[in-house]
Amino acid sequence: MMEVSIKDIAKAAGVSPSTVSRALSDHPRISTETKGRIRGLAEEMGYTPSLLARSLVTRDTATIGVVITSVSDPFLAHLVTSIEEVAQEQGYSVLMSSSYLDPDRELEVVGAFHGRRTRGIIVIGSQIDTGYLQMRDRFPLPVVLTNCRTYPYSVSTDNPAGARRAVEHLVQLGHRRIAYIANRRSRRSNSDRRQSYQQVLAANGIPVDEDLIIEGDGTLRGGSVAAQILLSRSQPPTAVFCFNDMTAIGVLSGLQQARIRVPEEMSVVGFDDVEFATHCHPRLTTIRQPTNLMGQRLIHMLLALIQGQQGVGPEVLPAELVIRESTGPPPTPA
Amino acid sequence: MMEVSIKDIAKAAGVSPSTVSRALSDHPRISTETKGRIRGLAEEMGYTPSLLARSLVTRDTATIGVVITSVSDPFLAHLVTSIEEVAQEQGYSVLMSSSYLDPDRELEVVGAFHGRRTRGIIVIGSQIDTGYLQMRDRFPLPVVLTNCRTYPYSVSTDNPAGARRAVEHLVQLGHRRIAYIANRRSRRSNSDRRQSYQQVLAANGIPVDEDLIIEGDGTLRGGSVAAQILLSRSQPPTAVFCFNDMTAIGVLSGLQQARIRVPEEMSVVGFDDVEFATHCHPRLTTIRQPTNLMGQRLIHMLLALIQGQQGVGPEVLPAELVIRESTGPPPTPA
DNA sequence: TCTATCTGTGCAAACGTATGCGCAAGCCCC
DNA sequence: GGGGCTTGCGCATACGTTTGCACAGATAGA
Repeated sequence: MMEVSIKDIAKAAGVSPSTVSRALSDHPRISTETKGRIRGLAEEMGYTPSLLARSLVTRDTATIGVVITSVSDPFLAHLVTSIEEVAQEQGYSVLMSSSYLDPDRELEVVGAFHGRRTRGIIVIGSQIDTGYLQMRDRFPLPVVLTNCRTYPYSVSTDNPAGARRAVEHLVQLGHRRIAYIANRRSRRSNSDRRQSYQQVLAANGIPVDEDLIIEGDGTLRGGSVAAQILLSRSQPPTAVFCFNDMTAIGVLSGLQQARIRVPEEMSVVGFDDVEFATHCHPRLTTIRQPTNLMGQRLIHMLLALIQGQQGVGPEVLPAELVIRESTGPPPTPA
Repeated sequence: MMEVSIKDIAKAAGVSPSTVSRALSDHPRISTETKGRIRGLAEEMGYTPSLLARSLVTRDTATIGVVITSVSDPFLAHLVTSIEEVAQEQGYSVLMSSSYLDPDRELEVVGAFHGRRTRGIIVIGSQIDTGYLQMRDRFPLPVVLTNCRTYPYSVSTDNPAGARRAVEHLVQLGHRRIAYIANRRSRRSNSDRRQSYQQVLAANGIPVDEDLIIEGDGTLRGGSVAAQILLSRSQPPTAVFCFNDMTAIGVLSGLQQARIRVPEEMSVVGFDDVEFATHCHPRLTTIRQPTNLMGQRLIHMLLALIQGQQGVGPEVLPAELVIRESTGPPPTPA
């Protein structure tokens, strides 16, 4: 079970360790004959170079870290997938770890990445946010965030515009009692979306009813209970705008159990456009985030920072309304 | 942007590097005064120990690797969550990477983990399977698999029993034309489930109709198109057993689009019991895998192997039928 | 007072790799 | 045949830690 090192190969080949090192990295000053012999030996002996040792001396791990809140939201899962793809293309490995929306755990993970000397870090759904600015000396490596406009290295979806479109869509359909199910665990995105929600209502002369704003948690279950709460209101809404698709699908299931028909009796719109949105019933009207693009921009921004490029700044990606079957005109009062 | 090392602290404190190292690791032979001073300095200078260097000398990275096929299946996402939890408890970090069901990519990832000198590896949904036995010299570290009975270190759900229960449930409801939507990408689990499917049919005197076995891919979309194919058969089934919940939910959506009512016209049963199964419409009858338990057994098995414990062998976990709303008696022929 | 133990620290080697430099042998060209 | 260039390789050092051992001073026991 002992790992075979470059020295073992050197001994077996009757050459010095440096020759082995150079042979394996295709150094021009090693004869093709020696290279062949050493490579054969390496293969045969089952040699796998220690990235630990290598990184130590080259001072480059060729690795980036990705902190994800929880892998159980398909939107986030999709996001890391697209990050991984580009990173690999560019010769970087990706370390991935979950923060479970816990700021302490987030710091732990970032610290662990730093300890492993990743070249940079992407934090998805950070609970620390601009806090990273204060910790520049503690974490002397580039950190890129999602959806944090006040942080210099961030790529966001245009949450205000997206949310605006969602609520305007409902207003145009004729709804006037529109609920919002928030996500208390997501700070930035949530407040952006919520603010747009209130602005659109105001712009259309609709008073904001605090009874129609529910603090959810971005999960299926959370959406389901939020739906029940809304239905128990003395004056239930006719439409609900949800923080994300998970919440919206939860709402759909809550309404289903209460035998409320969608969209005839209640309209529902989500946010993200995850794959489930087209496979639930009814198919979900939602705001599409350009997930792939977002992943690409994130990793490219990080790589630019790693390479010390100047002029790197925040980016905002467009959000698009996708109308499916979960929205329609409000019921005509009987 | 230069990382501060133990030597920098030593210089600042006027002591030797070894003293700093010992002070930080709370060595008993360092005076409390010195310890305090050095720790203060370390904090102040923003010191983060290099795990690279540390692991190199201690010959222990305290890290395990998890290879996941794709993070976009909620069942798998849940699984890694429970693995991470135990691993952290036991003082191990987790490196996570995706294989995307590509055997070459899987080998790459495992190789990368080995290069990073993880102490062991868990492969979820391996495409290599028993191939790891042949590669013992190439990867001289413990590898634990899911759902591979022919591999000595594996924890599986009782797929045969689970699938049997699913199909028996349908038979008992009166179905005789029962389809199976397979997963060509999952080898072991799939063949187990498929075999049980055929056995139960045979045991009940129902001929196996190859027209009713569809090669799916374990995704929502795959399930949806499989449903369409089944509906286009000259004699469509009255019930369908799906490889997993994702497929089943895809089927639900495919049927929905074709205006086939579930369970009145068609029964559907899944496998896994992911959270979505209780939030789709109708709520999904499925076979529950003890996901948390599975994660725990996986990581415990790996840790046992790492510690060189003897007598570690394969484990099989129970699978349970959960009856919800997507199954019912077949339609009475009009 | 002399030895024996304890306390606090430093020296040096090691982990596995990469690489600048030096050196010897061979080659080419004039 | 001599100077320079090329080829092929080894020596030594470095990366940032940990740790066995040595050592000096203090303390204790007789």
